[in-house]
Amino acid sequence: MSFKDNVLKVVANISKGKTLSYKEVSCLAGSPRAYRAVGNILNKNYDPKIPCHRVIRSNGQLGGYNRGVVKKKKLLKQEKAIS
DNA sequence: CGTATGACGTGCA
DNA sequence: GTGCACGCCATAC
Repeated sequence: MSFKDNVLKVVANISKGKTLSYKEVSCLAGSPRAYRAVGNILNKNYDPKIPCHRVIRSNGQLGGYNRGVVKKKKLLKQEKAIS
């Protein structure tokens, strides 16, 4: 069980319509200082079961998305996660 | 093992 | 509120 797998698991546990910041995810993953690694891991390793689009920045920004930030924004809007 | 990279975060000007 | 620079951790090569 690597930090990577832990992060993926945490992200997969995010409820629909709920958004968590990279820092929150890293904290739940077990390393509150690894928010850097969280983004890196999601960017390189993402699974179709991982709602990585629900992971946003602490400042409220969407951050980025493998399939395109537009898609992420759209998804969050559909889930009412953002305005 | 050492270096380079990254979807970040915080601090300061 | 905006822009720049530094620091942080884990992964991949």
